[in-house]
Amino acid sequence: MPRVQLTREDVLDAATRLVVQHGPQDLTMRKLAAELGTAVTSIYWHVGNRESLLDALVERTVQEMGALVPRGRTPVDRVVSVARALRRELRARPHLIAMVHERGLTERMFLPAQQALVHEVHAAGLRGARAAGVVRAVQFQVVGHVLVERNRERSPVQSPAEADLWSPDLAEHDPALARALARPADPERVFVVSVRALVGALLGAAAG
Amino acid sequence: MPRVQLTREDVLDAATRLVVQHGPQDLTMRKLAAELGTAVTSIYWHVGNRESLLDALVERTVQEMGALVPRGRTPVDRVVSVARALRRELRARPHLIAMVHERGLTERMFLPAQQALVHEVHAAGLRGARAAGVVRAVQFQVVGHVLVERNRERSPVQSPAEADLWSPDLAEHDPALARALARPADPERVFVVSVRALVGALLGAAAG
DNA sequence: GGTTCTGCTGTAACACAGTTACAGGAGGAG
DNA sequence: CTCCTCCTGTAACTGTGTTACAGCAGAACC
Repeated sequence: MPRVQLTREDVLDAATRLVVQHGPQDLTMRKLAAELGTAVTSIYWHVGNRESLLDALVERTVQEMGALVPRGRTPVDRVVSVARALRRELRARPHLIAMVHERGLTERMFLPAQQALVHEVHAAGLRGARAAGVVRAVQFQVVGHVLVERNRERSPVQSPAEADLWSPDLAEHDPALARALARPADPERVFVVSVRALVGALLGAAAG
Repeated sequence: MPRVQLTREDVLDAATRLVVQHGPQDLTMRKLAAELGTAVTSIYWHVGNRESLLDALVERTVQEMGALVPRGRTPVDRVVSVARALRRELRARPHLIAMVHERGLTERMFLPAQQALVHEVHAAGLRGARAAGVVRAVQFQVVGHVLVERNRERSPVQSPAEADLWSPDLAEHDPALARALARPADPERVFVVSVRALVGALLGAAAG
């Protein structure tokens, strides 16, 4: 049989496949070797060890998060568009994103977005430390929101459900509020509202 | 020798100690048994298995996050005080918080804070779905910020550092901005600024 | 051609993980 | 004294990451 060379890329591809499907805890060196039709030691020769392998996957993910094209007329619109694009990318690879988070690289993954933010804040007329503060605030909010959202998606039974906590006391005072909190949140909506409010406040405060 | 009864609480205490010191990956059933001077099977008898044990630790952590006393005069001040208190609690147990996050229970851990938020938003005169929206927005922001901050703390070398990305292009246009972004962010400051801006915008928009 | 050297693969083992079948011991209930 | 329930310990099973070591293929060199 023709000796097919196994490359580092092959290993990473197969590992990515396994992780994307069932999460990193399901990626074992032996399974990976079986998937590739080779022996465990070959894996080790190519990627060092399991930890390096996962690091490489994370690195890849971070790289892929590169190109971002802001759209919209006003700075606020453009910031929101960047944020929404990120959100879409992240939702496509939840396991990998969790790994990025576990390695403390979430921030780095968002650096391209940070550059876009700097551009927009600058365009809005902010300068110096004040501009930096706004960039940081927005970045924290966007990154944070994505983390929260991912958390919510994985959240199990939600017991006690949010609803249970409001019914007794609040339902009489403000049934509409109770009902609204009982409904599952629409993350996209919360997201857009928050970003708009924050950016509007911080940019507006400088302009006015 | 006097037969000292091992209780489930003892097991949880010892496990908490190990996790707080070196993280969950360092908590093995045998180490835990050794720590307690007992056999592995006793651990299993008391807590079922490793996963249940970790679940119990997380559960405990969530419970301990209970009592929160808002301070301040204005609703904004009171919301900020709650958020800061949470932040302090979380920073004391990073490993446990990470475990809460991994289990998707971060939101549930923040439910007491959510109740406080509802109270303040109500006090500010907001009602119904609109109030719910504000609560959600603030909650997402606070939770998200804490996750980001924890992420930053664990972040390794930060290569490429944020500074490297700004120096070439931006340093000439706006050196103050470049310098500000090169400095490490003060999370507390970013936090307070953001919460104030967001809450101010959302509550003010309703009042005005 | 023969030899050697590099790059890669496979065999078989190691230590350690979670887990459990099974055999008890301690101490109260009858 | 016996039984029964709660709890503990011994020793094993499987599966994990990892590696020492022996090889194979093919290029390079003499």
